Amino acid sequence: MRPDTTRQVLLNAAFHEIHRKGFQSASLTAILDNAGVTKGALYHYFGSKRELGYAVLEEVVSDHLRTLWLEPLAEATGDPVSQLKGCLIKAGEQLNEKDIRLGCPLNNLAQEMSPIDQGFRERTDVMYKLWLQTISSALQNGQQLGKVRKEVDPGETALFIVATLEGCMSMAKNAQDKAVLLQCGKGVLNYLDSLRT
Amino acid sequence: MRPDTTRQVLLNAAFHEIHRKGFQSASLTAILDNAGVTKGALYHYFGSKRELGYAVLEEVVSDHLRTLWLEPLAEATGDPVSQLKGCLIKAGEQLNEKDIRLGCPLNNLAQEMSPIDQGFRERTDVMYKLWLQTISSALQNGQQLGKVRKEVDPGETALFIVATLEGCMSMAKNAQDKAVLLQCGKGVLNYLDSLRT
DNA sequence: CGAGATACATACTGGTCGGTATGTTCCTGT
DNA sequence: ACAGGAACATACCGACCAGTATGTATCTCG
Repeated sequence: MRPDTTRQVLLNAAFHEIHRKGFQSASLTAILDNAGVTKGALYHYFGSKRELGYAVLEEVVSDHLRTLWLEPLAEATGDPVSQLKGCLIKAGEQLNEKDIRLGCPLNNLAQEMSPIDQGFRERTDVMYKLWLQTISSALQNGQQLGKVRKEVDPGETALFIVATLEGCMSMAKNAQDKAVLLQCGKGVLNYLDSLRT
Repeated sequence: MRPDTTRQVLLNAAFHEIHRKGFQSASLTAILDNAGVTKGALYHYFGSKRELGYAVLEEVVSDHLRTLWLEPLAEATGDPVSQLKGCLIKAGEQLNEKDIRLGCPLNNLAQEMSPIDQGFRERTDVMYKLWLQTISSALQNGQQLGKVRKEVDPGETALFIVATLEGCMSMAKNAQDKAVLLQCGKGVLNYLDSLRT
């Protein structure tokens, strides 16, 4: 097997195991079994379980964030509300029942680890700040182009939007019901429309 | 020590340990040390770690929910928006920095355990449904009394409110910053006002 | 062609975990 | 007074865990 392939296989297996069980309860043995490699390989590429977790955040999870939210919002169409609604709908469509039961990988890790591990907290914090910053900039841009109401505080609104998104995912995860996600998502869509001029 | 006292001490110690570490990573030994009793006492009152966790949810966490949200909303003042804002402000005031770092106990347990343990899921689900139902009824009552806009769908709105609340707590927990909670809470307060006639 | 480095595999270790078996004290009902 | 159960305490168990030490095959470079 090619070296970087093994590393990637390990990262993917780790991502799924962590997504299912959480970081602390994720079993290295289970990750190894799923990846089809042995402990020697793992500790060849990662110094510890924690470093593996950091790498999952920095490489796998941040990729998801980028493709789902950051890149679509970076296109300067000038209508951030439509862009945000598009992201939301697309994200909702591609989530199956299992994904909903497992919840948002970023939120899961942030909730579990931020109070007990500074390294995780710094990394999730960077990602959230990027997310917020991207939405905030898009809203600001929309204001300059007259698409978004001037009274809207971009930073505050971005925070509220991300909070509601994570909240919707949480409620749907606990209810284990996609209908809850859709109903809650409707609330977000209405709120987004209220930002329009 | 009185029998029911020991049980209560165990429940409190378990609640705090679970709040800090999550259920799966909560150490029975740590709980025992904090409670000042031994393993014999614990297994005299609870059949397993899991049953202890269930009891924490049903007795400790549900008490918090009741006193903070359910009972204040049950008073039929006829103005649910003011009631909700009052609950939110009161809840925000009594949270110190440590509470914010640890997050909402109900949400923590729901997020961690609902995908991997049906018993936890059922119990958190009951509590969320109670919460949603109480808010929904209050909104409906407010509509009949002309305090809340008729177009508001009580159930959908209750879901959106709870989602945003949990989302705000999540964002503040990850940021480890009460300012984030307050800023996010402002967004919720604005939204609540938008429900008024 | 050899030497070191890379890329793993296997076997093992100390520690922690939830859970149990057994012992002891005290209290209560008869 | 004494029998039985409630309310613990102590000691121990097997399972699993992250991490390590060591071995080995392949590949690269001089």
